[in-house]
Amino acid sequence: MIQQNIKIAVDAIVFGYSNNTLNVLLIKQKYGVLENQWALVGGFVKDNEGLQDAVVRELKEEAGIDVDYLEQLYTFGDDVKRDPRFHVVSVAYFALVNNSVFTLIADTDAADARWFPVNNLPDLAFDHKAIIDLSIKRLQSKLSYQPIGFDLLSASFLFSELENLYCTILEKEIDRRNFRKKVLNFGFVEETNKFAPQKSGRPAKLFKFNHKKYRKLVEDGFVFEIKFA
Amino acid sequence: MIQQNIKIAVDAIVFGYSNNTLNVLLIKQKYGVLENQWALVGGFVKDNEGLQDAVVRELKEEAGIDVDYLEQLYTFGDDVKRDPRFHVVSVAYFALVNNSVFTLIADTDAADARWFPVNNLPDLAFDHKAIIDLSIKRLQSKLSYQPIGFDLLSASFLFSELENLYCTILEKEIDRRNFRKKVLNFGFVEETNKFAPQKSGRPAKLFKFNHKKYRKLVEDGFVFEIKFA
DNA sequence: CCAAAAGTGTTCACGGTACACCCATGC
DNA sequence: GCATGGGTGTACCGTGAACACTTTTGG
Repeated sequence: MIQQNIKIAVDAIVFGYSNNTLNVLLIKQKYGVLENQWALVGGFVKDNEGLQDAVVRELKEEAGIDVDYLEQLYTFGDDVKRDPRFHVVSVAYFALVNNSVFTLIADTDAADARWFPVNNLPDLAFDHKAIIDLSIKRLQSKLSYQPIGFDLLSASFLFSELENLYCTILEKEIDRRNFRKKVLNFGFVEETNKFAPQKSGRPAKLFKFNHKKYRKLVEDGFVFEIKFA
Repeated sequence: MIQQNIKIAVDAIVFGYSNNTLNVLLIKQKYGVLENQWALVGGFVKDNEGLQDAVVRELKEEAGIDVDYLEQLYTFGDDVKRDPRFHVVSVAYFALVNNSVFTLIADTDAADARWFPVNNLPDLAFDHKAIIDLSIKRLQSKLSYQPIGFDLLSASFLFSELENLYCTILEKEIDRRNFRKKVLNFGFVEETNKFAPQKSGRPAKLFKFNHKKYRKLVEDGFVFEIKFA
């Protein structure tokens, strides 16, 4: 059997969107090496545990949440000193939670959990800042060719919320009329007959994302893409 | 220090293109567990060795080559029994070699190395078949939005070779006139004043990919994209 | 002169972009 | 009645798609 002194960890970059702001979930562990240091949710993989299972477990243990979208991002292991204690390779996962989960983050036995706006992050452990930067790029590019924006909103949402989400994350201005036209033309964003009262101004229709319709369209060769000038 | 009995390996999926065929590099080790079994180039990461360094080393040791393009593909570790001996997580890398390297593959001390057409693969070790399938998908999609096709050709190439490469890998028919128009419009594919004699028919101009020009265009906001009906 | 592959322009349709005014509500 | 955000249609332009004949060489 091979001798090897490398440890495998997983880390999760969890994004949440609220009040026109993109946030990342960070934790401060209550004991251990990372005491008093903000870091991504994560930890070592257990023997006989799958990678994704490990992420799901850590998310539950350290932040008490289930996420709406989870995919592997990148494996960090070119710098053998990224963890100063010993050689650790970390498989980073990219996760999204919708608005209702966003409000539910609570401290757990293991850690204090808090949302931080992506443009106002505290100092972070290890190379976690670089990992977050990469995730943001991934989020930006995915937004253009996969309908993941909906995973950051509530089950029903206002068109203006969707539009603002795209504006905020992509840091672009978008023509409201063209955006609406394009999104509704897809056919999988449907209006409900409910309205949301506004602080001021005309009440707005609530819309929802029809997952079934989306999947059917994709089977029939539809390719999601949304671009801006 | 954490107790953990998981090993980290790297695997490389190396593509080469020749005679209108996409090939993958496979090896058959001369000793060890994988004797008489075709497999991807790969092996365990050494203590204090970076992941990418490990891939580069294995490529040299087992196939005697340097590649032209290398990027991380995916980390396989959800199935804890993917290697029946013990728990192994494998970081897979996607690599391309140009036509001149293609011809140079030779057996090394460690292994017999051979190219196999992707649609005529032998039985493979572990989950290597699934890894190759994923790589092919990645190659197909990358081809559309990154100029990596050039890494599979010689430094100078015929337009028809480029065109055939796209046709073969994407399994599509392409209009020659539109393809040529589009590619030349980019501005980074330049004709040389050399000609290649054909077996039959009119001699063809050789073209080359101007890396500097491409990089400059990208800096100025150019986004590569090439699609077909 | 025939076979084989290289080289070349034009027309049409669709989708993207730009752009400004009316509507419903709360105060 | 006014401030605030919601909701809507049209005209233009550029890019992508379809499509067929001429050129150069070798045998």
